[in-house]
Amino acid sequence: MGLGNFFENYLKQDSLFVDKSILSSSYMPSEIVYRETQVNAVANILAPALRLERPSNLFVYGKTGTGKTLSLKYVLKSMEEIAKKNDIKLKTIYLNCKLKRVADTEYRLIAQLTKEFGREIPSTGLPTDEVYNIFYGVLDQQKQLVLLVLDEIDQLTKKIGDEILYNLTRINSELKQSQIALVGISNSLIFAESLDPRVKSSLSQEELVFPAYNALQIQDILRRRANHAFREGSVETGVIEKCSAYAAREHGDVRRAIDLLRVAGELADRTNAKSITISHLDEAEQKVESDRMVSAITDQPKQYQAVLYSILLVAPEKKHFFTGEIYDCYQTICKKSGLNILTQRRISDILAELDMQGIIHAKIISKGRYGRTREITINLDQALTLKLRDVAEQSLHLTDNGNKQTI
DNA sequence: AGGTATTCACATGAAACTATTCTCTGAGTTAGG
DNA sequence: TAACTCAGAGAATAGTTTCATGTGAATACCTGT
Repeated sequence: MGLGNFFENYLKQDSLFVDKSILSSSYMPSEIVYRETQVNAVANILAPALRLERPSNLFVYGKTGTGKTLSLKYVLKSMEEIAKKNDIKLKTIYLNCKLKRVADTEYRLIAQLTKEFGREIPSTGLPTDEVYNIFYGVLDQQKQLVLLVLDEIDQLTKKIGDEILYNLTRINSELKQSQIALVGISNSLIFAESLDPRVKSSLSQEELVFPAYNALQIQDILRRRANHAFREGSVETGVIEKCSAYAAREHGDVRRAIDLLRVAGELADRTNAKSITISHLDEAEQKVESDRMVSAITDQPKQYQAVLYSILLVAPEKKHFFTGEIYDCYQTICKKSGLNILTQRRISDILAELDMQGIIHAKIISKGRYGRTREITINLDQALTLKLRDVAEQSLHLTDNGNKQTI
């Protein structure tokens, strides 16, 4: 009665999925629908690169899940293929600036870029301008054209300012043989406004906005993917419709819709169902929502978790509560878990940030004679609250062991 | 009754402090010539 | 000898505290009727 049997069964069991990777976020479809105009525009702008002429720098905006990254990667891929076939010295680099420890400081970004050209740079020990010099060196070794795509560029400038972008846009004048063109991708529509005007004008020589998909488009995209990902007839009618309606409501984010569909499929699979039903979808929606909250909590720093935990403790008792109550609760929690207690001033800021992140709702009200404070609410059902409380508890008690501070 | 003053319970700002992370320099090490 | 590596010093940064000031309306306190 070993595990062998279980695995045997597992293998024999026919899954609803034919190819699950089609529903993963890194999947590259063979054609991109509803983004033809954008893809063409990008291709048009970047095409001169194939003649080794420097294309204009490009700036791409659009909310999450509107196909920016996918379209850009698609264009890059086909350009690379052409370049390879015709022996054109074209180098494309795609970098996601959000990746921690890879491209989130100036030094690391340049080091990473240099690495793309096959030259390692020590992770520390060199002055930044030295790193720049090395980078210029490898870049200029041969005549080539470089397309540099910086995804989530807003994250980069948020962290380290726009100086680095200024440097990058100026690289061309330093180079003798090579040329470099920049493509910036940003989720935030107002991002460019916050840039230094010089950077802005040189970076956004061309701009392109990716609008959100509407419900019908999401539906079609989902259907195309589902057709290839699942066995025929394993998705009941109405599921795709509901799934896309849900995503359209949440600002047209296709990625979320695809995720949702995949989770629904997994749930159906697990219960050996013959097809995916609406109820699987509902269940998936709950699970996704719950997972989102769970990771929202676990991704927070410890102090934030402590604050959230206090909120979760107080939450079931009343509909809304105030900063002071949370702070009292927070203090006892800190004592229990060995965390050092931050001042109320800081907690006030933390609460404001949690509000920004959409994890809690807080609005400032005046209770007249009885002061002025944040009125905090969270709308979670009982089960989820308890679960989240558990999660936070786990996460906080872990600090108990590993915490070196003694009080 | 109507008007103004007070007061609460924090919010919000600015400056100062601190611990951590980055950047840089120079010494030491290695490898190639 | 040039190139590389590394440790440690100093600079930059993020997170936090301290001090100071601001806020909106319920309530307390007047004031003249």
